[in-house]
Amino acid sequence: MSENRVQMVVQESTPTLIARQLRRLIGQGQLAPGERLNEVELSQDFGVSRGPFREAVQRLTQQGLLVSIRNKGVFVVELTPEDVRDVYIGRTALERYAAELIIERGSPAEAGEKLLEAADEMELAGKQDDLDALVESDITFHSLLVSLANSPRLRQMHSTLMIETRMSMTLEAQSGTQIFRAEDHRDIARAISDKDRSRADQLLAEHLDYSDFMIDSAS
Amino acid sequence: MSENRVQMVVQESTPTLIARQLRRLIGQGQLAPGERLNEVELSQDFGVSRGPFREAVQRLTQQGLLVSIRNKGVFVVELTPEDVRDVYIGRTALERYAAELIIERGSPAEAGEKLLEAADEMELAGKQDDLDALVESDITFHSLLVSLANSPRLRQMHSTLMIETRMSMTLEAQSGTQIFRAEDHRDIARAISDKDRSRADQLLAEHLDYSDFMIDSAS
DNA sequence: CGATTGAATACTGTTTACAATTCTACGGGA
DNA sequence: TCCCGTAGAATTGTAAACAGTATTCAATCG
Repeated sequence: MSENRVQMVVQESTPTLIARQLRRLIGQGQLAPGERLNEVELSQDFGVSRGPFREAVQRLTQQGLLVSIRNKGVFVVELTPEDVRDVYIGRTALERYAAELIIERGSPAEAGEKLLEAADEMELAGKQDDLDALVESDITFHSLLVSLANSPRLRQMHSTLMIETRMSMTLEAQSGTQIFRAEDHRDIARAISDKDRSRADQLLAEHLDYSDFMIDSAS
Repeated sequence: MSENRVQMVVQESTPTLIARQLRRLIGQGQLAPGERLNEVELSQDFGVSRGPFREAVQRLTQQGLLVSIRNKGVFVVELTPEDVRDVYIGRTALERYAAELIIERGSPAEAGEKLLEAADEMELAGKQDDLDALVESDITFHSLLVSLANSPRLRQMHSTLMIETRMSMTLEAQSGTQIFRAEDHRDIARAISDKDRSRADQLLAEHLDYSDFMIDSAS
């Protein structure tokens, strides 16, 4: 047996690579909600045939980012207000427990440090009125929070929800109804540093309470 | 436009149907952990060509139930003790918040009723020493709990975790280290009926604490 | 006898071809 | 003018063919 000096090449599958790009396109709104994905056109763009492309599509369909209608095609999901509410429900479940895990089984001091940095970044974006950076840093903060809990499944589930969050933010950006609260992030980071579980829990619950910051566009 | 008296026929895609069967096979252990899925063989069993089958495989891969290694094939995931711990972390996040949602925004009385029935079923299976029924009723209880929270995303995320739970239980069944606590379920149901949020929360946390009931098979 | 090379085989990854369905646009008729 | 109905095009769903990689096993060499 040869020694461990070389690293095994990890070859990601073509569908995985395509799926990643599709997620990015959807998250950034370059594939708009409701839009149909033309298989021949897109697969040509990616430089592959329809087979691998269709396999990638199945991955996003499983995630709920695409919706497939038989013989009609696949469409970028259109998030209803109900859906957005549900996304925040999912995030609340995951992020609150992530904070608890960090405090009780992780490294709350280090974690709080990193989270504060992320909060600073958001504050900066806010002062510069950079909406894109604001969205990005908001997502970064929450993703970091979950990552710091060190649970692959929490992170995986959360990542899908964050793509949907980004989608809903892109929508809101058009109507200018976005709300960011950088101070919240700072408070959350501090509560984690302080190992104050119930405070972190409550802050996150409030921060993610959809009804709290959405003047519902009634259906 | 015609009236709403008829229901649109929902034609599920072939990959969806195949994926569902594969999940069942994996959950029941008929596709064993670590086993390689032979594309030609299995697609013939399903009566389709490799294309639709491969698309189905991508769905399970996205869920983490299959692991793909390039040019080697796809394998049923092998859950390490670490993985099982992580599954329970995920479940804890989801189920605790599900209970909270039921109590604070749902119908705790009705929910408690249904959960009690499910707990009874498990008690019965326990008295009859029916291990399969015990596993099944355990999963039914927890799935019901999440379903009653009325959140599609909570339910979807949870369903994947429950397949993994079933896998780990099938493993444990061989070593006879399974532990079921029917009384826990009854207590949880009652706490929900009583709208006692903090008690339901704590009971679920304890019930799902992996370290609590697993004498770790050290790595 | 053990290790190694190489051909044959089996399987996965991808492309291409075919079938079936849906969409579009044009034309006829009331 | 409006409403169908139909022919053609476009698109999806499926199957088959092709290409490349890994596995197996026997033969060869040290």
